Amino acid sequence: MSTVTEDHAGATDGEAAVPALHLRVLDALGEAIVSGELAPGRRLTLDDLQQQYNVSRTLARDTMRVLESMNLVYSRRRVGIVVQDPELWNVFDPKLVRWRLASSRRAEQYSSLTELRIAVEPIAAAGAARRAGAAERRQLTALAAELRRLGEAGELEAFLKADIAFHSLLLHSSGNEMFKALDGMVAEVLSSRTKQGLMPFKPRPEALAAHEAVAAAVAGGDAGTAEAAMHNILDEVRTAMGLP
Amino acid sequence: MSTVTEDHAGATDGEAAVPALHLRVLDALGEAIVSGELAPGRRLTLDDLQQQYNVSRTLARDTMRVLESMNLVYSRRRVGIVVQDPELWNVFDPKLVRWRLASSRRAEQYSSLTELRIAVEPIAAAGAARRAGAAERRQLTALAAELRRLGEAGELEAFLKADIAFHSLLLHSSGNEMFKALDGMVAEVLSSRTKQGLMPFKPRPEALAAHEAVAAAVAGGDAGTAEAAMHNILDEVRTAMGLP
DNA sequence: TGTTACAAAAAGATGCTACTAATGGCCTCA
DNA sequence: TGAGGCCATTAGTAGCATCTTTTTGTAACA
Repeated sequence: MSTVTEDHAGATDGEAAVPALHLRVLDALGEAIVSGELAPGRRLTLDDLQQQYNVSRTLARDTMRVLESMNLVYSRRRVGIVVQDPELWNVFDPKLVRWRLASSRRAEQYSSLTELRIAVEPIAAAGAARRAGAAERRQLTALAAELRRLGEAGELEAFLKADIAFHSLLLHSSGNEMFKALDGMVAEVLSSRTKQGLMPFKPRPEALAAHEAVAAAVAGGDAGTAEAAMHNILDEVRTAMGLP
Repeated sequence: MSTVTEDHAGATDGEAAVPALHLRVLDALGEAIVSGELAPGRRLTLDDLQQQYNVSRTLARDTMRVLESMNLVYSRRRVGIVVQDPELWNVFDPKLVRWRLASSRRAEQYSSLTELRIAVEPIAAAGAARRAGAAERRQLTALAAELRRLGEAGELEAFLKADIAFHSLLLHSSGNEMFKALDGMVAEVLSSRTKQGLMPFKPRPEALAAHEAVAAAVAGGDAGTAEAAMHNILDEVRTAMGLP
């Protein structure tokens, strides 16, 4: 019965705990669908899943149910499990985003996410200017200052971390729980931008100034200015990514 | 064993097909969590679910897995199933949105969704101006004209339908699959606005003109104008909803 | 007496197998 | 062309073995 014993199971700190079997099957199937390996309309049966991943019917069912709840597949009697048209997928599900970022269609997913950022972040900045708490306003200002320090020092790694913290805090301060839920995706986009070398070696001074402007406007409760300043940040992102 | 036989099972047209059992359990549990009836931190066991909803262990598990994939709960050995903090919920999952709209926190969900519309739709309009197909551009213009006709005639019901079609088509023409996925939510917000009587008896002429302006700008491929015109539409929505 | 250390027990999810019931697609036949 | 029947395949039930983590009990120790 295989009794996995995943080799690297020696993680002393319980850190890299082996993910539960059903999650591994879920990821494998999700990635297969998202990558197009299992094309829309493709029909599977639970038996197929059992054999393909060598798991019990229970796990095959579990996986199928989760995939169904994400609208990646639907399941009907006598037919089996059918891969849905991508139009119907719950593309906001973080798992799906992760799979798409791991697939060959990575670039598409990135540009969608970037466009989403361009839409959401200015409004989130305006919301933060109206609704952020005192501590959040202070922290945002501090982060903007740190961004300048790290940026001028050329410490890209630390800069990225602070940048993620800045944008994430802003989304969280917006008071809109749907915006908050986008923090992981923004972090993903930001770190990929650095990793892919799309980031200048030193952040442009305009970008640093724009972050400070956002922080100042939020701190001062000036929603319009915060929105405009965030727009400036994203304009730079847009051009850096070659979007129109 | 209750053998439900849902009374109204006589739906000749197969129209009101009784939803599958696991979906009913899922909805019931989801609503209980979202409404706060099952508060964050609350611990359940599969046995509890089996008894509470009188279903087998398999169904209890299925439901739990789906809820877990939405981050509404997590499940750990020896602990049970624990309701997650709302901060961690996948608030973009349409099921969750539906449950929240059905709960007493409806108003909160509406204002979040409206703010999301305010963020996304102008950028979607700009995207449509750049990327829409010829047929979509034509259809959008036609819908704007129909909106004027229906609006001036005071046919609110038909107006709502056309309005939903307009905004939905725009999102679909944007070429961003994440924007497309928001069509259901926009439809929900629009129809609720009409149902709640938040809509003027006759749409304001400015609104009609703004829709025409969006359609014209998209048809003409003028992204900036499309974005600005969509902004005008949403400014009206914003004030109608009493948002800042 | 109070505190740490370790072993045993228990609770509850994880995962498996094996079954019955229902249903919808497809084929046959009139 | 429509009705009826077959059967593949999910929907749903039942029960069991296993594995993990928490709790608890007990002993050693300060």
